[in-house]
Amino acid sequence: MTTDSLSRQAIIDAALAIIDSDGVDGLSMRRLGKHLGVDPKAVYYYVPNKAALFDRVIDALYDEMALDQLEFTGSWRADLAAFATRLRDVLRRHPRTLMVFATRPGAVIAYAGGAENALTRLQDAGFTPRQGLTMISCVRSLTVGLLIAELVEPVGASSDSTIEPMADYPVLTSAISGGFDADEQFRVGLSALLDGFAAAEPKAVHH
Amino acid sequence: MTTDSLSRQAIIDAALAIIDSDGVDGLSMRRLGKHLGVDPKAVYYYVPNKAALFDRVIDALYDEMALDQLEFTGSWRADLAAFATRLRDVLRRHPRTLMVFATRPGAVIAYAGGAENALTRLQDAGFTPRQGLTMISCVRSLTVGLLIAELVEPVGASSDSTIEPMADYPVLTSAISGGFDADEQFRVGLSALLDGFAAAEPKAVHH
DNA sequence: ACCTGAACACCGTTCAAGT
DNA sequence: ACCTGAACACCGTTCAAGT
Repeated sequence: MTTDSLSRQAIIDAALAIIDSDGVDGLSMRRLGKHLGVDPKAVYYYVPNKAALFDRVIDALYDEMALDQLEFTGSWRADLAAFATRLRDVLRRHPRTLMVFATRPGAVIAYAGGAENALTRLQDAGFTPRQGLTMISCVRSLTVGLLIAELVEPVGASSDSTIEPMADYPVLTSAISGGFDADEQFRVGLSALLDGFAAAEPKAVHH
Repeated sequence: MTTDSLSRQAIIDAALAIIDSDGVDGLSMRRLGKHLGVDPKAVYYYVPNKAALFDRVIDALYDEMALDQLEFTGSWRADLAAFATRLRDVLRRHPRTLMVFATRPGAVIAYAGGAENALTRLQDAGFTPRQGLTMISCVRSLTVGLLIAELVEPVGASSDSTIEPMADYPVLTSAISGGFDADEQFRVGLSALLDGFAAAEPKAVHH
């Protein structure tokens, strides 16, 4: 509950911990202060406002992903899959940060190191930087989009979710029966997307 | 500002209008009441709480999409593209609802009518209901994911977005120069995804 | 049936002041 | 340099009461 002395890092760690356990809405400056054993306003000495605090939490997630340390194989296809998987694994460890993460605008900037590597890799394979960016952007969007569908709690937790009569929808019912397998959807969807990009693959510039 | 008499529909319309103009965070029960020329708590007579209000707003968006009225062509590929485009067009008309929309869990249920049609269509093409659901889910996730990257404002509007030194990232810089074309990314990404699914297309059961 | 008053338990943030 | 007190302008929601 209490820490010896306040520090920027301790604040960010506490914020992430609170989001992990109580969700984004569970993080208030006041609860954060209590968690740190300090007056809520003490935080403002280290961080200008709540938005900036969110930014720092997301930075911590990117650090955990270590996208700039992805090892490249001989295949850009495998490399993009590794990128998506790394992204997905970290976000699955912090499911409740997902909406903050997804809506961070600096997203592209924040993993600039990783993106640069990946783009270079795709350029070597003959794609233009613009094509490469589209590919990365789509891989990221598919991954994040599927994660949101899988594990986010709604922006104002839903209420009257009376599951409607599914009797009118036999095919849908049959599709859902047997469970909604998020891992399978990710695997299949990512494969399809990469297959599609591969079909448009130009001659390699060198290799 | 003021309406003759309060009604459930007037409340939902006002809520959507406020979100459209001021964002999700701009919608408070108190501001909603002011907008309707009524005590904020009057709303509680028509809607149990704010979460339910969000649910009704999203229902309104699904109505606007009219997914169950999509006309089917001879090609499941074209049909899925039409689905994605319809989804995207409506969300681009209401960009600030996006996060609420994306995180609505009943998503699958809410467009059950459209989903049933699409799944039947894919089943005719030889895909199992489970495969069909994966395809729809991926198309939706890619579409929503790209939209989020394109036009959402962050969950606590970002602050210190000092664009970092991009000098270290020449390929990334070159990829971004010439503009970040969201329409192109959507077109290319969706094509790739559908191409990938098509590559796995089984023999048609009939046709 | 439809709306309001009073009240409760919360928010983020500023700014001057304390140590 | 680091933290707090007082204060401001907000929240969602309940519940009894008014018409």
